[in-house]
Amino acid sequence: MPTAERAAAEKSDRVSRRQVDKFEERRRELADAALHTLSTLGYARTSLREIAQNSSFSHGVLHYYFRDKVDLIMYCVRRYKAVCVLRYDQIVTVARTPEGLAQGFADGLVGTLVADDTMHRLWYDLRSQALFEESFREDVLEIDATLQRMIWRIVNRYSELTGVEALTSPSMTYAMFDGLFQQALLRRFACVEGACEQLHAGTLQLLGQVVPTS
Amino acid sequence: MPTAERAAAEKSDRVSRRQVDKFEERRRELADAALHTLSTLGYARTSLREIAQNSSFSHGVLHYYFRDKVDLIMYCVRRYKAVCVLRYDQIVTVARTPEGLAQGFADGLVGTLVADDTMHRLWYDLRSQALFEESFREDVLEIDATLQRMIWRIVNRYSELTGVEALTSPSMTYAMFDGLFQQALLRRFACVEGACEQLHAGTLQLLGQVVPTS
DNA sequence: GATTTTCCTGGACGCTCGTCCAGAACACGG
DNA sequence: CCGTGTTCTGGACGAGCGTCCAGGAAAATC
Repeated sequence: MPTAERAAAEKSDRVSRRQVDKFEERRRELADAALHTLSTLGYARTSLREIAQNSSFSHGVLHYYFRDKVDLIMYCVRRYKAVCVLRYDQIVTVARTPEGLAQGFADGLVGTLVADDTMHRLWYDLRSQALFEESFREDVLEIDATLQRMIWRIVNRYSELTGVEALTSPSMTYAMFDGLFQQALLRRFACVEGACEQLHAGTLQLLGQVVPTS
Repeated sequence: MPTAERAAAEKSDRVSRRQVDKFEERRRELADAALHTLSTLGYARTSLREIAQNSSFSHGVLHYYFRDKVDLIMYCVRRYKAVCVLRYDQIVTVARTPEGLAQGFADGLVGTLVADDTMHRLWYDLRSQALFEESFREDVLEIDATLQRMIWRIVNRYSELTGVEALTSPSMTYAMFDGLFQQALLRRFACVEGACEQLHAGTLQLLGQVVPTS
């Protein structure tokens, strides 16, 4: 009894629960290997054999844990989201001054631009795929909404700390920051000088524009 | 003597010039068919056979006019740019008032969002590919620079008409508008209601934010 | 320790891909 | 209308793809 059906088959029994846990753990392990391959090759050039080769398993096992390629990729996308969410949350909580929050935010964006560059390009790749593949859309929209909420939490906190109301809606604010970040990522991979500095300065400027402190 | 080498082989002779013209014309014809297929299927799912099937030729002819697949795609990307450039130029020239320009700009963006949606998603797909494929980067960056110049021309004209200086740099301005547009495109394909209205309002708001008339 | 269940391997299948090429179809100056 | 160079066809090739599956290895159960 392979794939996801079996995960739902039995529930409360303790034995099968242990199995389900192991099953899920393997799925995560394989998905992480897949994410690694996807982030280095891109969606268009990633094959199941390549994914398996970058893991400690053979290519056959993928169909034991995932129904098909789409099932695997979807699981990867959802897992990518889980990684995303954890990233910015501490920025907003530690800052006690608006300047500290703004700097922390800008530093955080530049930090993840450098540290997670391949993951970010995978995200933009998958988001583009969602424009073509209907099956990706729901998850992509959900991740986008999550990112939007994260951005808004920061802007909102900045608004609180300064006592000035934000001028733009959450969705518009996210769109602008996302555009900024995407350009920075493109410049980073194109080895254009000053990509990080531009992102840092742009973030501060945009924040000051959305929440006009002057 | 096929492919591009032959185009450079002979020059001033009138007969061979006519041949070169015909050669280039065919390349454009095939590239347009390829662009059509690419914009409906996306980069990852487009094959040379599929491209040929959506044209009036057989799949073999593609290697008569293009060295290989990369050569074809590159030619398509460059051709896509030529289509892009022609689009916005009339907006800036006809407007005589800042309000007219802003409205024309917002209308223009919404118009192309609706009319050229598949082309735009192809653009974002190819730009994402450039994050992985080094060979795409140069052309993608050039197209991005062209788009940036177009946005800036409009903002600059708006600045002239209002007598107010723009607050942000050309690259940052472009990044923000691009982010806005991309979100609108995503929502459009996801059939989210109000995508056009949001883009329209967002454009006006962002323009008024970059060039603060109040 | 035997038996049953779970987990994993690696080869096979049918398909599509990019590429190549022999030769048919065509254009056209002589 | 022939001959020559250009343009185009469609089949062949090898490689790689996603998928499937028989069967071996490992683990769990009794």
